[in-house]
Amino acid sequence: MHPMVQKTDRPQRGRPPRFDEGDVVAGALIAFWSHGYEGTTLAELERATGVDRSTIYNSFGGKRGLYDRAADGYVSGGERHLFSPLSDGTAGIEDIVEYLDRLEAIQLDGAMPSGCLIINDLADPTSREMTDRYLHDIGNGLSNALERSNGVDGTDPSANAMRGESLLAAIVGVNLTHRRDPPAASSMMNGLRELVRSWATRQSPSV
Amino acid sequence: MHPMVQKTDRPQRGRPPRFDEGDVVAGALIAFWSHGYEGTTLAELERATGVDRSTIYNSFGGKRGLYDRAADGYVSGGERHLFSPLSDGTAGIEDIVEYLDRLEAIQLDGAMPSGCLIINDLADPTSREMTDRYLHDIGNGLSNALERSNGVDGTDPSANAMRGESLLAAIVGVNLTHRRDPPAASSMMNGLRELVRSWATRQSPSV
DNA sequence: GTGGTATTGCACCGTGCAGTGTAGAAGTAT
DNA sequence: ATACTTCTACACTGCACGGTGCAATACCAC
Repeated sequence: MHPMVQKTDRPQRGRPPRFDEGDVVAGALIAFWSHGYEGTTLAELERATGVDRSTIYNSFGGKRGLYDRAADGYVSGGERHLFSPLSDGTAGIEDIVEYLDRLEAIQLDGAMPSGCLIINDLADPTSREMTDRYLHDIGNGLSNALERSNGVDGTDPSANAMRGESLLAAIVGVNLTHRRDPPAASSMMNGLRELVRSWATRQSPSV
Repeated sequence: MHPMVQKTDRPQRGRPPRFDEGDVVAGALIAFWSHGYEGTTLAELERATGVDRSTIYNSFGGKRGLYDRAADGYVSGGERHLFSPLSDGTAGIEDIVEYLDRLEAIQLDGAMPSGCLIINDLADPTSREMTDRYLHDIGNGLSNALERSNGVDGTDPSANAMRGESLLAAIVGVNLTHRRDPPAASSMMNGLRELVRSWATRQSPSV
């Protein structure tokens, strides 16, 4: 159905594409990331990808197909690096701090749009499945990091659940706030980082 | 400009309105609360208010005017009760817990739409001003409650800022999650409540 | 009743949108 | 060169939306 399947095995027939597949998907990612799925018009996609809408429909499965490819790349690409402290770390609480640091670094990088592609579109019901999986992964990563920290930092194991849930809520909140009001999101992120660090000490923070 | 100014001082002239002003605004509130400003169509507003679009434009300042009136009523009505523990409370940390309880009670009340009208539309730039004021008020209320608790609960004053910012982020996250996935929001709320309660004890939760 | 005024219902307009149809351009294989 | 295949540009369709115009209506004051 989509002509792009099995493009490289046969010698080559017909007119070769003028577009670079990676460039098109990368351009679309920026657009979707900036304005969300519904908020991105075909005209904007044409501008961002340098390709006509007919090409989007003939070679990328239309607006939806292009979004899925962009989101896939987003999750399995940059987001994997972002996640690595949670998935591969061994430092417990500090893994979470590192995750927060990377999250903020992405947000402060002016070359990329605000917030997180997936969380920005949290309310969009058409991406429900992907969003569920994404949030579930973050929650799991946080839980694992909290469990790794049990005891070693003076951390209380019984508090893992409440901390994980609260953190997940706060991370969603920070992401969505960043799109609207970056300085406010920065304050939130600082508070959050401090809070997480405070979990690594057995006594109440200072008093 | 809007005919509704000064309606009751002169005896009455012309055809009397068939609609009840309060009913129209109340119906519109449900619609906007459910689908957001942009997501609510005029057709949906006609259905929810029982009034023709011409009436909406002739008597309520159009879609925007109706939204503003609905949002005003929302903030100064139900939301004031929700806020009272933060604005009028004296119990410190427990005031915050009470606020969270009320927030959850609203969310669990099936008669009302999910989440918070204002926060649901967080991303909408046309309501920027109102949203800023609203979030600012919540932040202030949380700060005040945290300051009230200084010392009396064993609470550490120097931790107020990080706790206030983290809470605000988490509350935004919970509200937006509730629209998408109520059970997940419930888990978050439970975690959050426990976390806040743990701030009232000098020692680390249990260990 | 008559005149004046505000509300109502309905048709309508322009716009912006996602998606399609098609004619021609740009290549390859023989 | 010719046939064949794929890609591209552009015009176009159908639709949903916010908003307006207008004739009909319902009420009041006199």
